[in-house]
Amino acid sequence: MKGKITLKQISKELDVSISTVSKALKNSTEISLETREKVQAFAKLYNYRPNNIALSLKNRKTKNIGVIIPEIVHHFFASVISGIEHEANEKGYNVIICLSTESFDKEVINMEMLANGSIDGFIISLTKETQMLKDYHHLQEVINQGMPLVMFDRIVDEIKCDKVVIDDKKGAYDAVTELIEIGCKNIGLISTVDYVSVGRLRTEGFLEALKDHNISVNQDAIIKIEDIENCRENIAPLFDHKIDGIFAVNEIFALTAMNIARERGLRIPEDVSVVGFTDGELSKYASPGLTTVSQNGLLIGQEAARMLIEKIEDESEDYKTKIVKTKLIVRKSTKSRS
Amino acid sequence: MKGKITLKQISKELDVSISTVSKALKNSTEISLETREKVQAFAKLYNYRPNNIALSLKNRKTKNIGVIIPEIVHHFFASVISGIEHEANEKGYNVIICLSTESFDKEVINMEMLANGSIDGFIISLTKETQMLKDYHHLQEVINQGMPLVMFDRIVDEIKCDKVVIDDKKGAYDAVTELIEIGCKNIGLISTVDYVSVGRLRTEGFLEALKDHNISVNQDAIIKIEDIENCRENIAPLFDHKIDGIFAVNEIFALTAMNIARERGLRIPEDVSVVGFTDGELSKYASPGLTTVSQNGLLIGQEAARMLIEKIEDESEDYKTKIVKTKLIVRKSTKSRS
DNA sequence: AATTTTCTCCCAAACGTTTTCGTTAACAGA
DNA sequence: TCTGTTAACGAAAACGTTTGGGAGAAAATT
Repeated sequence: MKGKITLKQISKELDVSISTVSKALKNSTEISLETREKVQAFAKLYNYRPNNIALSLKNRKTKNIGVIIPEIVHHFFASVISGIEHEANEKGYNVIICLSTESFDKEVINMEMLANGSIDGFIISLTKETQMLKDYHHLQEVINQGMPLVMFDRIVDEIKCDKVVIDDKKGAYDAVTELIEIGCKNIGLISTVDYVSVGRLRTEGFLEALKDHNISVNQDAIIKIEDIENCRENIAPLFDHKIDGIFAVNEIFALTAMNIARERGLRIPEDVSVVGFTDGELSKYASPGLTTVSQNGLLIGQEAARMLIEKIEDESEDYKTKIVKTKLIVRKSTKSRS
Repeated sequence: MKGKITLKQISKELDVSISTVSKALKNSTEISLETREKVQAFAKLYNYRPNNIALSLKNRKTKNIGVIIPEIVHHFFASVISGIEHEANEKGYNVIICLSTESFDKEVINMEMLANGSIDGFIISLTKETQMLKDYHHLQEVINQGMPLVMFDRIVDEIKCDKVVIDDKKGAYDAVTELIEIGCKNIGLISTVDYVSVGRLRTEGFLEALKDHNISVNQDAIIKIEDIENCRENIAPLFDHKIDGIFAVNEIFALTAMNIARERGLRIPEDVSVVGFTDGELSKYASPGLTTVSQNGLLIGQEAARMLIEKIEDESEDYKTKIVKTKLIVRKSTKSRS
């Protein structure tokens, strides 16, 4: 019993036309009850299922959505995928995933591959390189082709499309405000380079929080890191200043800072309070647990998928930007409020 | 400029037949140079790309591979996906991901969806439920249909197909041997319930290591956990016994144990040495760093994709099982060798 | 001049569906 | 007997490709 059975084979076997088989399977009253039952029984016996590719070609709908992300071994992106997949699955869509591995070229190539009929719409988070180069022609192209596109997290204002983001600035502002309110006077920042949109926004939130509380900024206590792999060396100098609080824009920076601090004999949170960003596994299982700004990846993914599918099915023309709320999750890496 | 341009449109525009356009674009010498150049220029101008769906239908090859995993917010699975994606991408394949979320029914439904022509082959890791129910009809069905299938990690002997696994038993054996050799006398085990294949195998490795070193087994120091969410309550009783070593079958169990130990005033590794399984982010950034058995997810994914694509393209009939080596990564959660 | 070869090019089938529009035959009404 | 209606089914087009087999005309051979 090799290969799937087709309408044609059934029609030949039962000595009726292909169209009769198709209609019979749809239980059309156009076909006599007798024939219908015969066809349906046969189809069931051979476990007939319509071929998706043929359907896609006919309907010009693939029921696939394409997702392009820089990386997947990454708690945030993985949870976004999870959210996308759940929403998509519920609506009868499949998810095709391409990894750009932070390379502009791969991002472009992947988009072009998928844009040639494989999918009905895109969900994408840009690579750092794309954000640096500011080259968005590939995005504009698919939009021009009439293919819906939703961007999340690493977005870009120049492109008009649906977007899902968290309020990075406010998340950072809240985190830093917490540090200030528990009594920190010298707060360090560990961020990414500025062309990464989320890094820039979180830095802005950091600065604004300090300003609003009349705390002057110590430029030496602001570290911007390009390469996450050897962030240790970049972070270490921070402890040459006498700081009592650290805001890091991701979990790894935060934990690395905590580890260095401990090695230098500083206690957490008594001597230094630390707040991170992204509530992943690391924050939860670190010791002490890391106080962190939670960005609900699952929800972001769900929203993105929902917006995309709506665009695919309704073709409406207005572009929305959905802002998913962040929440400060207080654990033991920050002093408790007195 | 909406929608993609087709051969038909080009042919109409240039007043030649569709087949002439197709052949001209393939630079067939059958077509006069003049016509070829005209067609190619036009195609380039309008950025013509063949429609993947039409190609799939024609060639009866989708160049898609389907991956079904229980969960994606999970370091190991995410890295397997990453490995699959890289290998697939290199060979010109796309990856369609479905999450079974540990549900047998979703696994079956997803397989049926994809099996109807959407993909050329499967890579799958079974849900716990499937392993418990021992119902593999959906797997056998796709195999009978002639669709290649590769299983990884959570596999099953009853199904004949290509497989990629790590040597769970040996990994566990090595880990426990390390504990014994650094002087642990009372070693506890934190495992999963037995129907999960990897949990069972790692438990076997644990037992065998003890036996080979003539250490008797204390059944009370063996904990089998069903639900990872509230593993804390299950693990806590372990410390009612005087243990000096712990082998946990995953990172979370290990870290949870470490946290509980610390709360009870036990020092790590001085009082208790802990070894985990899976070298994820948690192990790396925990403090102290967790000694762990590394299972190279990336490599597993690559191997699985490689085997699958070979089956897709060569249709050979022999089934192999590839065993990817584990490696014990020693960090600070275990005493150093004296 | 008649035949064959060569060069261009095009038709049509095929992949597996769905759906519109016939077509045929039986039967009723006039 | 003729027209109209209805039930049951089938042919064909369409989605966008690729490709084997022609076809027509010019060039070359006999």
